[in-house]
Amino acid sequence: MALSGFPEWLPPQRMIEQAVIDRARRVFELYGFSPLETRSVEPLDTLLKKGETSKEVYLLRRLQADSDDVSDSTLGLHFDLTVPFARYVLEHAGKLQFPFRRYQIQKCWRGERPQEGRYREFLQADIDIVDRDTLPSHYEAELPLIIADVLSGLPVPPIRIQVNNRKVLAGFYRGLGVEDTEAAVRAVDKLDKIGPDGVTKELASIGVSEKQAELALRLAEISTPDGSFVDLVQKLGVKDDLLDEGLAELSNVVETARAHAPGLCYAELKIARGLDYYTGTVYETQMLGYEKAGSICSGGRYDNLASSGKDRFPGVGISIGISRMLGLLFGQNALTVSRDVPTCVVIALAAEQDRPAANLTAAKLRARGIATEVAPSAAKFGKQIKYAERRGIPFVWFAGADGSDTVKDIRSGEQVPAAAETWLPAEGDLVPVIGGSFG
RNA sequence: GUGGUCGUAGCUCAGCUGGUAGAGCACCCGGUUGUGGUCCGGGAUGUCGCGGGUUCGAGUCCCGUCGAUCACCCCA
Repeated sequence: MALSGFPEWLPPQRMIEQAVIDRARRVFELYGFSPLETRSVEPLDTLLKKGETSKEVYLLRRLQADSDDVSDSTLGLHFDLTVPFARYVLEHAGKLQFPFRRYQIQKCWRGERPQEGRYREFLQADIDIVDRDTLPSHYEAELPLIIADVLSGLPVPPIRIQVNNRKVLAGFYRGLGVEDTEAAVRAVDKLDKIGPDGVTKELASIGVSEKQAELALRLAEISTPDGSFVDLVQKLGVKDDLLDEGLAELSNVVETARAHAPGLCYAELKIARGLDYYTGTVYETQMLGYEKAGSICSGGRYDNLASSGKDRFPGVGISIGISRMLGLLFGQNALTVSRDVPTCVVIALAAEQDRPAANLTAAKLRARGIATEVAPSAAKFGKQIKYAERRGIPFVWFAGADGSDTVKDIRSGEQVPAAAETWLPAEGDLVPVIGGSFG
């Protein structure tokens, strides 16, 4: 029985997902991130420590647990990989080298209403860099480039990473004289949905004057693929130290990206999203052609998430929402895999008593890295070929008398002499290849 | 968590105002007696998402539930 929000893919889809995981892992390690896995559960108070964030946390309880027990030590499934990581850093700080770069590819859980690309159980590929006491802001410029590296090696649509900085927003509103900057940010964030008039109304309800609202909207309209947004902001005439700090950081991120990957990053001054522990840079990522589906890769800088007493570990991180990205693309049938199974070769069986010999041949092929299975039964050869064909397996192997084996490429029909000790499939046939089509 | 739409064979869908289920593709068998894909002939297929209710009778109406999806919320 299907459970809402807990998707289960078919093997071809899982092969695609694994290819994405493999790619992410390879690239993350190429950039020097260490592998890490944290437990699936955290104490509830750890999960909720920073702000009211998610009330959608799943709790873990024993069947026999006392129903009156609502202590803070209740366990909850993590809803992202950043909060558990922050906890992990504090706990193992003595054994870690800083700055510490790690990647984590794991399931997360949120009890939200599912939709296409939104699940209750989903896979995230997360990278973070934390340092002790202070964290240079050049890391904030590095992360988008790594994400682009991962995704550009996969058959997915081109992406645009929208970057903003909470200091810009908070500083701007402060300089403007707005008291509740958080509420203002939330209101302006709805610009696309409720329009300028709607935002003005919502701002008015928290005591923002019309003049202030107008400037806030002018700020939100700013979007540039380079550092030119700084001038545009300054022309609005708002003065604030925090604002200047944010502008410098944001400019650095966008300009760095422009130098390495033009068109990848935009300074997008209306975005404010992400969990509420972010304190500076925030990222949000759209797949071109899938903008309405929301961000498939988000993150940001957090200065206060991992701190205890006088120890402070500021960090910056970003997560690829693998399940969301794939769910959206699967929904459009935009991803393909060259076969439904890993098998490259099926060894045909003329008679059941040939199975031991076939197993030997299979073992020789497998020893050289060629995925091989022996036919399920000694049916007519036509049926055995069909067995392979239905699964997209490219080759059928026929044993000949006194070692004169042949292998048939069932796509072309070409059948050639082959020896299990030496034969190799074409490079593109060795393992399933994933592909994509999108407009 | 709130509200809307949808749910018929493996897939895409048809089934008029309620009379007890169909097509195409796919699949299986045979023609082709151990080398498939074309062609021809034949064949099987469904708890009509699930559970209640109304009715002489429900795929068709009502309620609930589960699932998918959309909007809100939130966000990967």
